[in-house]
Amino acid sequence: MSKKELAKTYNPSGMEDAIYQSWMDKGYFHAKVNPDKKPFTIVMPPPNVTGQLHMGHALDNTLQDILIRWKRMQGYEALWQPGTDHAAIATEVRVTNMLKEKGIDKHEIGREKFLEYCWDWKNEYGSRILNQLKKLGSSADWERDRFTMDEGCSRAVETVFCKLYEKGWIYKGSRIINWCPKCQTSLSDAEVEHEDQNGFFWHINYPVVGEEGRFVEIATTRPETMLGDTAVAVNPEDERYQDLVGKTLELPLTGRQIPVIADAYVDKEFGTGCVKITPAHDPNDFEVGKRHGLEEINILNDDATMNGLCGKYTGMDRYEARKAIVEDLKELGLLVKVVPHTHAVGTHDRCHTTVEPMIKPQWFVKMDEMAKAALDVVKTEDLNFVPEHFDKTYIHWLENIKDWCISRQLWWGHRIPAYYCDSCGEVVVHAGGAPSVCPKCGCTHFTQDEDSLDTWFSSALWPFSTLGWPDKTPELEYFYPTDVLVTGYDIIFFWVIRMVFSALEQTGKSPFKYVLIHGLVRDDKGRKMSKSLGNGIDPLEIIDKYGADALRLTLVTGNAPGNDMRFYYERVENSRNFANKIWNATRFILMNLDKSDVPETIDPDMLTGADRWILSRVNTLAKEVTENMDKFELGIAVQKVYDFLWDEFCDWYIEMVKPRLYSEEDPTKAAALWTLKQTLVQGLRLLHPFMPFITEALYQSVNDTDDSIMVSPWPVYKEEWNFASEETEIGTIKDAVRAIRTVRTSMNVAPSRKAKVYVVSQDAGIRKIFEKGRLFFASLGSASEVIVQEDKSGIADDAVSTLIHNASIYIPMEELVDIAKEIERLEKERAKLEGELKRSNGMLKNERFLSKAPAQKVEEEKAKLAKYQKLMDQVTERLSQLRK
RNA sequence: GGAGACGUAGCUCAGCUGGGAGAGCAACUGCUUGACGUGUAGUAGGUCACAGGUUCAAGUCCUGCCGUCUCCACCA
Repeated sequence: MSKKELAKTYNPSGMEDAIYQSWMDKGYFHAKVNPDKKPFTIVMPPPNVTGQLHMGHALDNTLQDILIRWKRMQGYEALWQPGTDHAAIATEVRVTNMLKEKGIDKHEIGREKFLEYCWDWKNEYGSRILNQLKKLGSSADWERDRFTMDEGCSRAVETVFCKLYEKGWIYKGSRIINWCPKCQTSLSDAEVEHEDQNGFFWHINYPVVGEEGRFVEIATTRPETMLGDTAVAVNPEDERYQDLVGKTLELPLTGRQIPVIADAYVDKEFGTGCVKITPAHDPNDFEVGKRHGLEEINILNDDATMNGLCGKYTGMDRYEARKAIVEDLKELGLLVKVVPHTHAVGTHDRCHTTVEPMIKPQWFVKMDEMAKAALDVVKTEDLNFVPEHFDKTYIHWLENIKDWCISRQLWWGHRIPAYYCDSCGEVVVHAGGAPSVCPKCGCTHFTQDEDSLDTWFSSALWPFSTLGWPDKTPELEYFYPTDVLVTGYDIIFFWVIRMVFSALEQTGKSPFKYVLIHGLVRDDKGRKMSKSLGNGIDPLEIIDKYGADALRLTLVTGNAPGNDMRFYYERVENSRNFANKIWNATRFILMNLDKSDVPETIDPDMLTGADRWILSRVNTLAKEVTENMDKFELGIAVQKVYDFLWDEFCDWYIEMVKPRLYSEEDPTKAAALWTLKQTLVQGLRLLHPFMPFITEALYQSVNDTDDSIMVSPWPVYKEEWNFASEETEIGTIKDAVRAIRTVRTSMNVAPSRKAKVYVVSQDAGIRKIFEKGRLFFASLGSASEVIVQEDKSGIADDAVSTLIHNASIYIPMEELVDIAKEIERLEKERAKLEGELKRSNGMLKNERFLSKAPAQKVEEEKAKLAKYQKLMDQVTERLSQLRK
């Protein structure tokens, strides 16, 4: 008797947590340096500490867990390195809001106190998302859990910062950057999204000094910035304005005078061909200003209100000021016209506030050299994208990369390790706290830079900082570089690229060999799941209702790398149904195992054709699944396991074997039981990476053991279990069974009624196969009697109903219930055959086909033609009989 | 403006290196046979967007075209 009993229906709730706990207890997730094994490493994209599990995480981590579990079973020392990200701005905003609700102002309590609240927040919510990942079945090495702001990662950050600074690749400079007026911090280019917005083109006249009544007409989408204009530019080749260059204009509303300059940046064709230049508030104008030595006049406060230089507009919000300025220009008669115009506006990707270009002293990473190195690894294939075409996105971004603005005016994050000498102002970049003495003046008092680092600066180091870098730890030596990175295409720019160039620079190696890109999980209408739409589906609810296995299967089936997918409840139900199916198959096998003993090993001679067939199939399956896993085609891999278990194993093999199991004296009963168990176990192993919980439960039940499937060996293709002839044989028999079923339905033979079946063929080989298949016809085709006969005439003499494999399968006349229906069916068959004959004949008359196609193909076609011809004769004959 | 992806059964999508058009769901017709109705047997439904080309042979490769979507981009 089996110790492990299975419930009548599959019910994942409760079961999954217990199984997960047992894995944890046994320490199976923990990977150690092991010289006897090859390492396989994946670093988990660290979720935000304050985050909540969403479908994107569920998909991302399911894929990773599949790969890790698979490699672990293959005998690799598989490390899945987990951890969380401090998520600088996201967390800071949440903590700030939380404090605001309590009536606490961030700036009143100050930096240190604020950081205490942040850490409290992190400690309270930091493990929440990790626990949610556990519900999913993630087999990450939790003992190695890391945090981007823990001691080791912070040390890595400071080390990298110092090294790059010494190299001159990190510098501080006053440059134009993206400023979020709401979050009050600088942003990198990657954090700015461009949205098309409907706006206007305001055409404004600037009077030419000294020439009464002459104006230069400029066009702008942002009139308020004119207060910061320091020139008007025209194209040097523009004939219209040749004489203007060098002249002076009066800037309306300010009384300032600004020059007209010539710069090739101006497009003659666009607008009026005259561009107002505002170096302090536009990246292009900034460049123009640099070229012409123009003054940079900042007219905005950090919150995007007009600053003290704006006269009567001081204190107004930028949009209020815009209105007021347009009104005033209109009154002065300087507003020429207003034209509707849509243009791209930069917004902050987190809060969607319109970003304001501003000149601010910020820290930058020089990108040219490191970008070059990152481009090379793709070319040398040390780094490969799956699917491949994503390398184009990667290359394009790197080829157009600008220096990376890494400083943020935030408190939560790694504070920039730059110190300013209190007496002489010397900048000292120093890891591990303030330097002791100023190298310039000997002073011992320093003030640290107030800014912190872009959150991606630390996550860029994740693949090696988590393994102990900058120390040369055994883990780093053994597990690094990692094998695969699994992530969505939406963070190639933010994260993947930055990891690659950081790793190349610091470790000299690409951080991973493959980047497996997946798409977005969308709702059933194809929309992005988002908080604002409220169309998000909570993975935890799905797990509660259908189980983690069902969720995982849903996420991975039919999902090709890089493609988005839609989430349907129907698909989850189907996954759950599959779980129930294999649950019950196992239950059925267990019931039979309970009744009799199964030998540990089997005498190969005792195996029947059906046994050898299914064993061969599961053997081949192992090969196919492995091949697809190797190519990261996880969707195809799991589809194959699914089809095998449901269709071949459950619907065919188990049904084939039932008569043997129910018989007391069948000598092959033990072989059947052995094969059932053997095949099931192999199938469960192949399924385990995808559906870890249920496979574990079933594996332990059928083996009556506490040993875990997750550390059992991955099935390997073995030539001695390849039975090609049985595969063809059973294939033929399956076709015959289907044929009988079809005949029965079309003849309206009641399912309860056993029918007499004739198999007639000229082919002795086929007759032999059908002799062997007798039993299956009886049980699977509800045949009362099966008669296999030699077909001497070439045409069956009775009700020819279906024709397959050079044989006629029929149920005699007396079983016929509806002759009209039979005629109708045969007419259809005849039409089909006519088509086939036409096609086959055509091909065989095609000289080019005959001369150029492989000989084997031609032979096959000839055989087909002969077969069709013969079948046609039979159908015709039969029809004429029936019509009588 | 540049780049990429997609367009296959009513719906959602597979189809890898060219040779048989597929799955799930939905629909229709049956089935209380001793694992499972979260099941089972069967049926119907497609000019593989369109037009050319390469090839003995194209959903599969090439070109063009129509449509959908995404990403990147400083046109004031």
